[in-house]
Amino acid sequence: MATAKPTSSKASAAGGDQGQAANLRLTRRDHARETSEDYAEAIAGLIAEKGEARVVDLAKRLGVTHVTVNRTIARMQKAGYVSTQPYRAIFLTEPGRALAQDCKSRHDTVVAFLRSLGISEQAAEKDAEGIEHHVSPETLAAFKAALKPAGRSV
Amino acid sequence: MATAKPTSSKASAAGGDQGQAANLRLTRRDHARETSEDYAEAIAGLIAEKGEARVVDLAKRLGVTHVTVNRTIARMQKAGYVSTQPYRAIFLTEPGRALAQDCKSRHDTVVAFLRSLGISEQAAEKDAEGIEHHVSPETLAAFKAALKPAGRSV
DNA sequence: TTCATAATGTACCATATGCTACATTAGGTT
DNA sequence: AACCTAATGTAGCATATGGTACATTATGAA
Ligand SMILES: [Mn+2]
Ligand SMILES: [Mn+2]
Ligand SMILES: [Mn+2]
Ligand SMILES: [Mn+2]
Repeated sequence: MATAKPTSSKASAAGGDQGQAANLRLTRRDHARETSEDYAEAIAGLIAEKGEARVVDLAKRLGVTHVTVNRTIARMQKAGYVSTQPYRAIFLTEPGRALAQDCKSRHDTVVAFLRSLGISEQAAEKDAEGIEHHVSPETLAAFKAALKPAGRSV
Repeated sequence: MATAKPTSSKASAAGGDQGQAANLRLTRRDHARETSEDYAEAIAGLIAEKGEARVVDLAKRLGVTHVTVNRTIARMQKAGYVSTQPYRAIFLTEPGRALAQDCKSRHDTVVAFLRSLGISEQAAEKDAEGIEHHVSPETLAAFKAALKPAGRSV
């Protein structure tokens, strides 16, 4: 009876486990990008603020040890997001810059949106740090749309 | 010059790296709970729907293999969230039930809030799967508040 | 130029989370 | 009762991410 089920109309409602499993898979994929996104954003920020991004500064900003930064940077270099040489500063490649910009844009939008709901700056910044990696283009657009008419009441 | 900086007034704005590092640490802590939360919610759902939660059903719903489910359940049992015996079904302990309820409540609120912004059911369910683990009590309250007066226009 | 120190790198360890392949068990069928 | 199959468990592998301890390098001060 539960064998050959015809493609149901409401995928996520009737699909049951399939839809839920797909969503969780996508969320896990988002998490896989999360580290690179936060690092790229931090590197871009350091370059903008101090002229260059050093391992120590990244470690301070990211709240991890320099060892963790080192290994992650190695992964990101292999992935083509950064370029660096032993004992030198860390640079973003073109894809890396794009990742950083995209992530910062999302970050700022999420923060602005939460703030517009009356959420405190502390909570908004903290929650955004996680939420920013889970907003689809559709949701991001909705956040931006909700922000536009923010000066007046409907 | 950047050595002995007096405690700045606006912690997150002037605190610079310290605040950012703290936020990222909190987000990593959220991620550590994420797996248990999703599992607890899935177990509660299966018990409600089918009377019991079996490893195979969890694997299907979570989109992973039964091996991964097994190991995670072992961790959750050690943590006191579930109780199970070899070849038997999986039960939620009292803390496990609380975790499941709390998570489902958050999940539903996030989905409802996103839907209220005009986001599609598919996108709302998908994004909520990630966002649900990153909403502070303050943000959750704001979402609920924004939902209450949803029937009429302001 | 030498040297002290901070920055960087490396070796090794731990946990969480995925997987495939194979072993074992439970439960219904014959 | 014997057996087949699905469910469950286990061994072993991989990657990502976090750490401590120690080695090496770069750099400014003396
Ligand atoms: Mn982040
Ligand atoms: Mn960010
Ligand atoms: Mn989730
Ligand atoms: Mn997340």
